[in-house]
Amino acid sequence: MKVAYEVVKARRDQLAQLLAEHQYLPLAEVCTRLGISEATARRDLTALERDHAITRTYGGAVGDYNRRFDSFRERLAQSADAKRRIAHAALELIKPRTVLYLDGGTTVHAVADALAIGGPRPLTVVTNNLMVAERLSDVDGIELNVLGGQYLRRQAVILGPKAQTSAKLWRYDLALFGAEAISARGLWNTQADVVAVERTVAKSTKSTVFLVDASKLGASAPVFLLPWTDIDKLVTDASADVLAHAGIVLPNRSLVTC
Amino acid sequence: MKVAYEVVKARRDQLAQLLAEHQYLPLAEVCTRLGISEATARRDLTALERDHAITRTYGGAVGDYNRRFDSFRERLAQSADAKRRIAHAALELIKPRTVLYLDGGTTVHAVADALAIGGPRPLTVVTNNLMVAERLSDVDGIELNVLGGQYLRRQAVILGPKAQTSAKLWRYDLALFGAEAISARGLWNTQADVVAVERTVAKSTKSTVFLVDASKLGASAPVFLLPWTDIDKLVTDASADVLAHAGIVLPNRSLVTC
DNA sequence: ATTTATATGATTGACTCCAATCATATAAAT
DNA sequence: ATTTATATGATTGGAGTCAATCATATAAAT
Repeated sequence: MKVAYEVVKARRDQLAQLLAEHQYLPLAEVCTRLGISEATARRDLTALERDHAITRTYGGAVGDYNRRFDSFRERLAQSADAKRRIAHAALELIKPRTVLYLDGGTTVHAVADALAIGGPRPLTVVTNNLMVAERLSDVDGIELNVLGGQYLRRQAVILGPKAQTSAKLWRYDLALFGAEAISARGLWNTQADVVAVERTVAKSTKSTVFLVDASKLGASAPVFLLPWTDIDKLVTDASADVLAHAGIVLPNRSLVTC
Repeated sequence: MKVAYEVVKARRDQLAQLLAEHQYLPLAEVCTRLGISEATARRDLTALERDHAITRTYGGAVGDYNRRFDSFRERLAQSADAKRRIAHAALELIKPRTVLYLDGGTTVHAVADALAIGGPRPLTVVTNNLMVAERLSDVDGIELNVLGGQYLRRQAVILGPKAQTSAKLWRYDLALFGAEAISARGLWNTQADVVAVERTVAKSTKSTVFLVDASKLGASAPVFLLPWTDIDKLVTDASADVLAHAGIVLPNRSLVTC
């Protein structure tokens, strides 16, 4: 029997809500919870999937509520091995009791991964990346802070003028940044507002360290970030020779190779 | 054929990672991605489920990576119906182009749920609750901002002195708060640092509105928040009679019942 | 009031998934 | 080197799931 449009809509909203809460529900559960037949449950699920509210699975469905950071995660997978090695090298630079800033990029996220498993404690960590925040929140010995500002879900980062203002609320001992490209002149990134926050942080940190994997050497990016003279260390998997060949020459104490 | 223990472990780690990235994977996909038979895939999945790394589903599995806000979600379920009705009443108070603050509590989260589906646009939303943030990020017509400060994963909120400072970066047209208890004297909450942020926001908003479901009437909470005279509106499912019986009398224009 | 559109539940045959069982290859132990 | 333990893939019967189809009841349109 036909039923009022609003009734259907309300039920589907409720179903989306249920899936958001339970993450996964088998079809039979959907039927009993909503008091509907399998046929209707299936139809509701396919409708919700068409609207990108859920993902169907064989025998049930999964809520999309939590599928954030998808594009960020894909980038995490790129050069994952190099990032891991760089991250472990970077861990050596972190002393207990430091106030540590972790940048929003994927390379720096690998440091968060490593820090979550173990490393110097206690630490005060500040970040503008919410994936980093969640990786390190609830880790014993780490006090986790986030910048305020506009939240951009795609990149899982907080940016904008308010983020710059809020970045000035802390004094950092050590800031770890990523970059999209490096050249003889210095470090580059793709987004102006990302660079704006990074520069603000760089101004109030005692030590500035960049983590850059070798794939960024040939790359190019539109926004200039910092000249080599402004950074304290570069951690990379590229050898000093390769760097020199690209016109990048750093004093020995500034280069950490892995 | 038996295979080295480490090989198995590495493969299962990879599988967990895969599920964290993809949220859901059907069994066949697991097989092809890892190059293993169904039987082994099943065995890997049951092993991972035993370790609480994933959740099995019929025909595949779901990653648990994102099951962080569980305790918050449980509280969301309490008086869910009343909260939904209150939220819809609160929606009426929001005009397009306002700068809206959304408090960290569960009742206010229901407003975010409602706003995500539809409501006045455009809006600038500021919140200290990361679940609210994620609900409303990437919604067309809503610019989403978060406070900076210490991130407490359990409650999914940002608190502390930095949060207060950062709250002052905005001028709010309307602030929606929740409270844990109400009495003749006013509104109460359980945590001092939550109240501290709420008071800071209350000082820089044109209009202060509280959303409180009837179950909070008999409740008690240790930290005093605000007297009734400091708020502009109370949205509740409790009737004026019941409120009066508890010694709470508000002018008509300040009370929204639903 | 009559017609049209559609939301629902039941049925069905094809398809998929699952747990149990078995044979086998190979790592680990002796 | 031999034995033991176990990780793997194949098979199979049983159970569960799916898409398609149909009849029906009722909301919405006329």
